[in-house]
Formats: sequence, structure tokens, C-alpha cells
Amino acid sequence: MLEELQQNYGYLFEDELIQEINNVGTYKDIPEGFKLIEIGDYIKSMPLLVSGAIKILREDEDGDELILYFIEQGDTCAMTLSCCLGNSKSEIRAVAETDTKLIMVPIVKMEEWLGKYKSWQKFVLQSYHNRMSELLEAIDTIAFLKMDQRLFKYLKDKAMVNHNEVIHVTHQEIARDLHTSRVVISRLLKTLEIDGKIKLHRNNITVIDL
Amino acid sequence: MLEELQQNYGYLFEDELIQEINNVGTYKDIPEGFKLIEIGDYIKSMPLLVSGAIKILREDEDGDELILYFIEQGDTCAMTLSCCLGNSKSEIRAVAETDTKLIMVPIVKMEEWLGKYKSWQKFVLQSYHNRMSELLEAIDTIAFLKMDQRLFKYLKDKAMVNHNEVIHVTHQEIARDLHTSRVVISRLLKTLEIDGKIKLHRNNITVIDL
DNA sequence: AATTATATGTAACAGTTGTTACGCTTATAA
DNA sequence: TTATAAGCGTAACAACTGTTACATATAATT
Repeated sequence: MLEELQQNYGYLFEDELIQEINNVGTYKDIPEGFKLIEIGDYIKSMPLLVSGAIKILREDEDGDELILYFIEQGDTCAMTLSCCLGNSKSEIRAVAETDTKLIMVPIVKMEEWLGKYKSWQKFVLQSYHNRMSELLEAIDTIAFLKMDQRLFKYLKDKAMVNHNEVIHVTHQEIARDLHTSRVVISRLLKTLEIDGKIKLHRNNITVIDL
Repeated sequence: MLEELQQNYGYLFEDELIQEINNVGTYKDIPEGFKLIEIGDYIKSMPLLVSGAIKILREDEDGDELILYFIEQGDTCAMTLSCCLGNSKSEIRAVAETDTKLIMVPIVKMEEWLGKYKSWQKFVLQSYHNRMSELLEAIDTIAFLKMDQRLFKYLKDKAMVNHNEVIHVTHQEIARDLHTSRVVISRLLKTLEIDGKIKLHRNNITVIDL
């Protein structure tokens, strides 16, 4: 674990902090699709992403979903931070988008380190800043883009975090992430294919115009 | 200024910190409609709200606006925090919704206090948490509600922060805040009036069903 | 091989939102 | 007072999105 820490967080944290994380952190291998956090959960520890990607989702009272953004290596979940430090329930759902490796750090340590390590403090504040920016981007996407543009952005983002222009996904799954219906997605996908931006196959989509 | 500080932030900060804020902070009286922050601005100081309310807006490349939320007394702008500590440009616009009193604190002090006062650290983290929640609520509103529901929520929120069920606003201004057209707003307002939820007048709207 | 479940394509129609156009009213300025 | 601008109401239509229905294709199961 120490190796992964140094590789992914060495440039951020001083050696002493890396050592501490190594001592109290738990290394976890998460399979694709695994639900890491559910809405309403009390968070007891905080994830530091080593590799892979995590999808962050919002849900309304009727159970309708909406993707907010993806988190990648070197990131942490600022929502989790927020919940931990505020001792409140999670307002989002987190699902492993790919096979993911991460290090879990217990809350108590997080708070302790805030006073102890300047680099940790900076990391926490920077994480908040990044997540804030990503929430704003999510708002831009929902508020200012039409569904066809949102769809194409979604496909490109998904290809990006998967490091693969071939996306394994069904129209129904996309519809759930974008909070619309399967028929709408099928229709728009077909148009994107005609425009030469993607290629459609059963259970997967190739993004051409990346 | 000391009096306002103790009244609004006394329960949050220790006396020593209140004193420090009193020494380095600048008291400001802001008139309704004054633009406090523009997108792209570098922020040099952070506002602590004493009274009044501030409207936070997002804008896309075409200049289309969208309201994110209102900030009220006892709050600060976490976006500003974020920008200050990250030394980056503002991603939002801030406009005084009502006449507003606030205390401006220079950046250098903000950072210094993070290490020095636990209560300040807690305040900063709590502010991030609050703003994150408000961004999520904004997303819920845009993504899950129809325009008529968004409009009614907007009117109620506006009545709330103005402490007045009579809102001084034109249909055109509402349309800008909600990123739609004047005609759409007029249409939906008329329906709300027929439903007995509001009363329409020239330049103002009375919210009945608060 | 036949059956079943899942995934996709497409048409037809409904509902919501956006646009254009124009008339009327109220406030402000000349 | 008259002219002009700003605010609002409404109709007609267009564009986009959502819904229902059904056909076809592919994969998984028996």
C-alpha cells in the first residue's frame, strides 16, 4: 500500500503523513458496479482513490437518478469529507464505475490531521474546491445544454474515465443516469450515429469524435 | 462593527477571533442590486454577512444566467473561500438581493486563522458543507422539477429572504434568473394566479401560499 | 431447437417549453 | 399633452422531450 500512496499522493503529502496514512488506512479492491455509498448513509471513513473511477449520483424522492460527475485517481470524495466533518448523512450515491483501488482513512484521523499537517489541510480544501467546480459544471450541463449535447458529453466523459472509446452500457442505463427515458436516448443515439460521432452495437457504443 | 460581530458570530467564534476580525475587517453597507463579485474576478477578501441577502448566479458562454441560491445572514460565500484559498478566479456572480451589511476579511488572515483557530476551521468547513448542500438543492430543482414548480419555489425563496410576501420583480427578471423566456414566465404566473397561489400586479407579485 | 428475457428501432402522439408577433396598459420623458 | 419606453397578456406555432405501443434482433436458458 505504501508504494501506491507514494506514487499517487507523494507529491501532495509529506513523508510523515504518508506514513500515518499507511498505518491507519485500509487498502480496498472494489469491483465495477459496487455501491460504495448510499444516500442516507453515515460515513465512517473517507476514500482516497488510487486507481479506477467512481460515479457520483443524485436521487429525488421518486427514486429518479441523475449523474453528477466521475471521480478519478488522486481525488477523494468531498461529499464524504463534508459528511464526515459535519457528522451528517450522505446526500449522494457513489458507485464504482470501473474496478477501483482505494485507501480508506478513518474519520478521527482526518480531523486530527487537519490541525497537524498543512498539506492535509490544503488537500481537503483543494478537494472541496474541485468538487464545487464539478457541481457547477454539472449544473451548466443540466441547465444550459439540450439532451443531445448532454448525451454526447456523457459518452465522452465515460470513455475518458474508462480509458476506452468503447463503452459498455445499455440505452436504459444511460437513460437512468441522465434522468430521461430509454426511447429518448435511443432516438438521440441514432442521430449521433448518423452524424458519424458514434457507432452503435448491442451493449456497447464506440465514441468516434472524442 | 464589534457589536454586529458579537451578535452574528459570537456563538461561533471565540472572543480572541472576534477581536481579530474587528481589527482587520472592513464594514460595508451594500445597496440592493450592487454587484459584489463578477465571474472571472480574483477575490481579494471574503465577506461575512451581517444582514441582508445575496443572490448567487451562474452564467454560460452565451451570457445566459441562472440563479443558484441565496445567501443569508450568518453565512459566507464558500465560492469565495474556494477561490481565495485556491487563488483562482470566481466561477459565479454575486449580487445584493436586498440592502446588505457585511464585513470583509482579507485573504491572508483567512489562511492564518485556519491554523490558529479551531472555530474558524470549523466555520470554513461548515460553510463548504452548506454551500455544497445548496448546490445539490439547485441541481434537484433544475433536474427534477418542471418550470412551474421551479417558478413557485423561486417566488417563495425570494419572499423568504426579503422577509416580505410582496416581491418587487418583473417577469423579465424572473425569466433571466430561471433561464427561460419572459413569455413562458408570464404564462406560468397567470396559471399560478388562477390557482390562487399568487396575486399579480405591475412590478410586483404577492405570494399567498407561503 | 424452442423458449424466454433483454436490448434496440421506430412510429405516433401528448405535454412542456421556446419563439414570434402583436395589442394593451402604465410609467416616464419630452 | 403627447411621445416613448417598459411591462404584461395572449395567440399561434415550432421544437424538444416524454409516453405508449409494437416489431425485431440477440443472448441466455431449458
